[in-house]
Amino acid sequence: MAVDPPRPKPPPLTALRAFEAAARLGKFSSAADELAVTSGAVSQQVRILEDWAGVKLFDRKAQGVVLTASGARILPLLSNSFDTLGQVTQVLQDEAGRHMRIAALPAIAQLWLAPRLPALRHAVPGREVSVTALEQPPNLLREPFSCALFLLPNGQGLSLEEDILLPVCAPALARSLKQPDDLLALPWLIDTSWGADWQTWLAGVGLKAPDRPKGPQFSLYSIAVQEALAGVGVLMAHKALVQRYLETGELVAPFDLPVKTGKSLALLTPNGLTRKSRDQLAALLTDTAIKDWT
Amino acid sequence: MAVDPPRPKPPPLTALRAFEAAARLGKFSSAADELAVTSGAVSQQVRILEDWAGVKLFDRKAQGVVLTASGARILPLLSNSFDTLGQVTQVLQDEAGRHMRIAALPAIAQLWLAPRLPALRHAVPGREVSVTALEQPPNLLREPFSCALFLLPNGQGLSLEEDILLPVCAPALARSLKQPDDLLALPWLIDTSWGADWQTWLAGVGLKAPDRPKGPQFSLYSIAVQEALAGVGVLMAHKALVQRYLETGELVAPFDLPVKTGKSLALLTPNGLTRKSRDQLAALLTDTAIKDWT
DNA sequence: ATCTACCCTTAGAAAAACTAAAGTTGTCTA
DNA sequence: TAGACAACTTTAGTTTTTCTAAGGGTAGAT
Repeated sequence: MAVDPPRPKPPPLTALRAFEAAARLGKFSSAADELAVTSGAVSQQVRILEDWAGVKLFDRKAQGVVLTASGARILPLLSNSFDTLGQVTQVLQDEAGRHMRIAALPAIAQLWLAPRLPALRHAVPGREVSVTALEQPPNLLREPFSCALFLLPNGQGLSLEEDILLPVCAPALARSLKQPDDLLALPWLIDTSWGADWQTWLAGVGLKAPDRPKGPQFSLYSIAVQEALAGVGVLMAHKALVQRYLETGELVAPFDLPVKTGKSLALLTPNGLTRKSRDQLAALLTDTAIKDWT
Repeated sequence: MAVDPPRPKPPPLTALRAFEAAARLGKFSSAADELAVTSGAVSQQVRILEDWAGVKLFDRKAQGVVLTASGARILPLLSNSFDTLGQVTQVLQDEAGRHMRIAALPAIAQLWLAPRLPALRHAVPGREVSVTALEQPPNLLREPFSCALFLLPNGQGLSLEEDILLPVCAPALARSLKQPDDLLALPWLIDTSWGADWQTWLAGVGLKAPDRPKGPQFSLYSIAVQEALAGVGVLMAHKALVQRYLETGELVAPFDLPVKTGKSLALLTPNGLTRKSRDQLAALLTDTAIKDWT
């Protein structure tokens, strides 16, 4: 009998993380997204964990995977564990105190946040401010962001500005518009991920929507804004995002018919942050007060 | 501004594990032991974590390392997290249900457990029983052992047998011994990690210890036992470990002067185990009852 | 009948982790 | 006051792990 024998191998941590994500999200592909790897990698990691444990954790079906009983049993423990690990990350970020990481919807990052960055940088001297554009709000329990800016249903997060839809266009184009119906005849600038905006607005002002929206489509809202500036067509604007063009007159709203969407441009912050510093941060972003922030 | 930008890297899990062990144990070298790697590896991992976080976690002194305030702040969270991860391991082991892993002191493994293994294997058919010899009891919250057998101060774990010291030797040698004093003249068989046994016993029976123990030293207790069987000298026996040789008469105790050490051969089990199955396991090992065990 | 949205597998490439050995630095010892 | 010691660090090179890319398979949807 060996005296310094092989000890049982510790659990493969990466595999646990991959499994946790896959189990929580229900799909290997979503987990792969979250972890920023390919789905093949997730598939392998899950298999590694299964081999290590000697237990099947997922049943593979052609249309997806479903957790086995064993898998379901360990998921809560694992999630708990990785949440706590996320806390560690938060604390460390805080200790380091050098970075201020902001996550935001691409459109918000470019149209709303970018103009405010100089003031923000000025308000937190010595801290590097970085912006990450994401389609979905990150899990702030897990990921080391200082805050996140997204368009969320009212009540979620701290509302900074209500989301209001309003058709806008270049001043030259506006001169041809006499009544709201005239909008139907112009090209619509449509953002693919906000395709329902026109319908929402038309319904809100009581106009009948044509069967199909017509006009150029853009996967980036800010490109649609550029096109609107160039006079290509009418953009269904989220007011908060085009405010500054309305102020400079580069864009105009031919009709004063705002429609609320029930959402807001909202600020999300990690749990660890005090209410006070969250409010400070909000004030900073909305320009109502600019002073030092920790 | 990139749309699918570099997200902040997730924390390096291996580095977190290394740091947790180092911080908990206070030494890189101990952490290295626990993780079964070299201390250089721990040193590197800690540095990786520090670089990732941008925070110093240890102050390096020539005589060792001390946690910084930042390090101390994250340690509880981390320990918590890895404890939970340990639970996961336990559950998975349990689900797999194929292994019964026993950790034991080498001497206990060889002298006490080995003879009981056939009965144990018979009692848990279909489960593979494996034995790992360790100098120190493992952390059962973390490591996937089903149970552990160590010599522990009374009160720790479930006591199976009290630890009793008693000098023993081969029958031939015993014939030359008339009184306890005669022991001082014979070669002593000494286990290096239990070097104090002779002193403990001599003090217990009221004899004066010679300045220095004399006799061959062994790093493995079981080798000392072999030598005793061969008649090389007198062994200070832990009664539980040589019981069977006393029963067969291969070894004899020339004087009936047992001395209690205040320790016991004790059974440690993971927290998750019910009291009932722990007692069953204990019964199984002490031969008082052998039935199926889960 | 073809798409599409899943997941799997494999080979090879890239990255991470580890070891071994030599180096550094205070402390303790003779 | 030199030497031994017990820590940790560093570095080069090796081993192991993890990832990607590309090709496949299956069932449900169009």
